[in-house]
Amino acid sequence: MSLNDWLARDAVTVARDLIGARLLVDGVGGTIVETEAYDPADPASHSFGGPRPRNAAMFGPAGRAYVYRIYGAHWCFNIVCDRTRPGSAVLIRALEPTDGLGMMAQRRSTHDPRQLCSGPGKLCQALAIDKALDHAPLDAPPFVLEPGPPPAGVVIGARIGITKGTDTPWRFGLKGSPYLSRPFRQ
DNA sequence: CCAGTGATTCTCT
DNA sequence: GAGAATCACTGGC
Repeated sequence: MSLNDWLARDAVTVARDLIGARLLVDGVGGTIVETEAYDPADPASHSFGGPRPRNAAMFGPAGRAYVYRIYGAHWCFNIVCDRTRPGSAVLIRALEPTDGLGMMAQRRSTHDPRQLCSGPGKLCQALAIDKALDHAPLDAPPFVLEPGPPPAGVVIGARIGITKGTDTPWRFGLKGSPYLSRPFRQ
């Protein structure tokens, strides 16, 4: 099964299965510990309401990046999936940093490993992800994306920072990880 | 808790 | 085109 076929499944499944995967950009990155799923029928999703200039990547092929700017200050990185439901993607919210710690520390102006990639904007800064990588394929440089072994435990909860779709439990996290953007409620 | 930040999109003309 | 609202966040109180 190719990476693109693996990513082409539905957003919720991919979001769950990405926990424990390895993500690098130019050799800098780590293990994915937190994700959220979005799909075109979901009022919280950028793809809700159809294609727009900003969200064009969400309606393109599976296995590409969707990168957008938020609050005029930060980048957010998504992986486009489900080719049967265009507009499906998974937001990568946090990593456990493993590779290129020095580079990340420099970009983030902190050496605290818990502060390097514990949020969608933070990890984009640490990995130098910006608009230039919108639409970029995940199976080619500068990206490396490798699914990992099934994690010991995955916790599930409501997504963060949205005002619609707040009852949809499409946030996934590595159980007990100290690198989450925020704790999961019990 | 809350201010900063500016692109994006919507709703009128 | 102009004006306004919204925003999948972060860092500093």
